[in-house]
Amino acid sequence: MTRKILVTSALPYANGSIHLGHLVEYIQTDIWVRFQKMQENLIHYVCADDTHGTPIMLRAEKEKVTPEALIEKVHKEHLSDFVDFNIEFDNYYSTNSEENRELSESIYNSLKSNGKISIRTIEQFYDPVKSMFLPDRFIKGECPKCHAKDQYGDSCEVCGATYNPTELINPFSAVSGATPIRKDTEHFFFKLSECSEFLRFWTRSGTLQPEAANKMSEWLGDADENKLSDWDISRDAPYFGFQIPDAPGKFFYVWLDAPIGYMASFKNLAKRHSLNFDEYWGKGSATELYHFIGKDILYFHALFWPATLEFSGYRTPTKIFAHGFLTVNGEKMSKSRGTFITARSYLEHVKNPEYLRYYYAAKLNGSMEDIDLNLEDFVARVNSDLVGKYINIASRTAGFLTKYFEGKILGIDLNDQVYKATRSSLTSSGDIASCYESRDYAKALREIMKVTDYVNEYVNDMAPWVLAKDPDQHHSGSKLHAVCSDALKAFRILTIYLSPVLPEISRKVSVLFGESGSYLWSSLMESPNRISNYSHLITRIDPKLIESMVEANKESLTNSPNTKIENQPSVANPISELINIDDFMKVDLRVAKILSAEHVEGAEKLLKLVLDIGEPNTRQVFAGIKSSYDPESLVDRLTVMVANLAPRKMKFGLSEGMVLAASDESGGPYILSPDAGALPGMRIK
RNA sequence: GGUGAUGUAGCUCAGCUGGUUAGAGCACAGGAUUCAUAAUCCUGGGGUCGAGGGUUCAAGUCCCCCCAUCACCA
Repeated sequence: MTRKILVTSALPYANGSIHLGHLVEYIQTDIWVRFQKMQENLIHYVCADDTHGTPIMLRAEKEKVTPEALIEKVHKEHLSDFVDFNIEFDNYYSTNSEENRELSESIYNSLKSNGKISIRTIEQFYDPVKSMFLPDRFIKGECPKCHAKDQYGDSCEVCGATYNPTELINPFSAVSGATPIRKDTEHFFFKLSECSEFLRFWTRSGTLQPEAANKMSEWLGDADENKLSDWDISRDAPYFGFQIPDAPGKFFYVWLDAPIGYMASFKNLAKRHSLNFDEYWGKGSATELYHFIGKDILYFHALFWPATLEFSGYRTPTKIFAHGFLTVNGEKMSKSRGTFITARSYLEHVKNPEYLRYYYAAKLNGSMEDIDLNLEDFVARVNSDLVGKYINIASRTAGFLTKYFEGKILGIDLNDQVYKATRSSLTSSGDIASCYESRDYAKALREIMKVTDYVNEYVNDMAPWVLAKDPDQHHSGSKLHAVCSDALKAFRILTIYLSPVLPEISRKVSVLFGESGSYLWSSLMESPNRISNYSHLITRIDPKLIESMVEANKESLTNSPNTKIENQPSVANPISELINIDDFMKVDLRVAKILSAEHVEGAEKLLKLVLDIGEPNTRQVFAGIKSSYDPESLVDRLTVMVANLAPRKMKFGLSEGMVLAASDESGGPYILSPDAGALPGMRIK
């Protein structure tokens, strides 16, 4: 039976370029969608730019353009990145659309008439210079827990504490630098707390991966706990977004209208292709609805979103497919290391998007685990699997067919061992189709490569190049003819298996066999009868391309003053106020020798150091540097400590001072080292 | 601080409900081959399955604890 399926990928925010991390999701989704199309299911794949919110508004202002102009420009960029990576959306729309406005309003009105909206006065930070309320991320100040300076309003990057912006010490606006004032304002809330029972059921009804469901129950708590609080869905003007009906000066929070953007994008598609919107979104719909997302936005998709749909009279998603994050060379993507690579930069350097599609597919298994793009492994794997094994089958046999047999391929021989081997994967338990269906692409590709190895062995054993030396083999129907036909039929079958991952190569292969068009799964049952002149389909990746790509992404950080503006809201990071020399001399800095360093049981970030600062007694200091240093590597090193810091009692013991270390968002902490000649106890002044 | 996930050969990963001497691909070494834009085939070396305890006739696989990495805490 033909399934009717609607699939989405998360909406990228219109405030930055698509990078390799984003692409994990779009490639994962696209492979699944193409697989379903090959199964001849009716499937629609929609997405859109997520365009609303304060960051967009402020960036547009900075660039002296309207938000509409900004998001239009970004939409074009995003779409061309996707097209160039062979991501085949049926509709790539925008959340700033009429459809989305109408749907957002009507959903809000339904929630309201179902008694799920409340209005409360809350106190918020307000920037008196810019005359606007400030989101948490736009307020900075000193961490109330560890007193680190210049921390965001929601959490501290130094000690990891989370708090409310109202708790910050000496807060300032990241927009104007002004000291924010606290001001009352009315906000609209979605009464999520009343949805616990529904969500407890929904999240356990097979809609989520087991790991995700566990996480949700953590957030939901036990039935008697009622851990969910209401969701603040409004923002005050000025705000780029949709105004809330009958509430002048109040706008929908971007996260309310963003998922509705899925519906709006489909509605727009439905209009153009005469699809029935209600068949896909109406309550009790028999169609399937899947959202591919990153695990970071599970909260919105597994709690807010189904609750919003349920209580506004729509169907809820069939399943949410969450994936992990991308690391590059085992680490978080980093601009300074050049591993924060945009989609466009990859295309400019490596060019062929299918290498990346293949590599990601080889790593994706349908779980929420993070996946690693190891650049050396990427080159080795693609070159070996795709060029050395898969493409090699065609390039080593096609020549004989065109040279001696006018490209004619012999028909199916059911006794043919290769043919059986390649087809057996259709029905075996580790069946390739079911691997794709369950999003275990890694397993699918392992199976496919196993067959690929087998075919290469077969060619090797049959040695067509030896047969070709015998002129008796040059007539139609000879063993040479059969062997090469077998190998190429196998190559075609492998191509069909790989089609969801490598659509472009697949298309070229179909043209090669004179079948022009896209392969379907049912094409496996057909047999090609000729091949045209083979020209090499793909070449190996030159590792130099990867090097230059990484170099180029490093440069863009140091050379381009625009990088900062492009990738994050401009954030004031002022040097602290002036002090005089007396103020400075209050701090007694000493050279210290680390006598011992050890892990502290139960502490996540701390190391216990014993320091010699030239006094009869040693000092015990707990330092938050565990993330960067092995204790053994610190012993006998010289560093710098604040010797007159008041001792502080910690859970793990008394800390008698602090060692100095540097850090920011990009790395650290890095402890300081005095130059050669300094001795323990010397004062730093 | 809490919670969750992960930790298997140099690299990237498989190992189902515990059961023969722990697997694959790549990389490496030796050999074969020369059809293939140096690709392919055969053989081989290489792992105390993060550490330590425990349950069991039997543990990579279950339990405890520790370490490391990553993420989440709206």
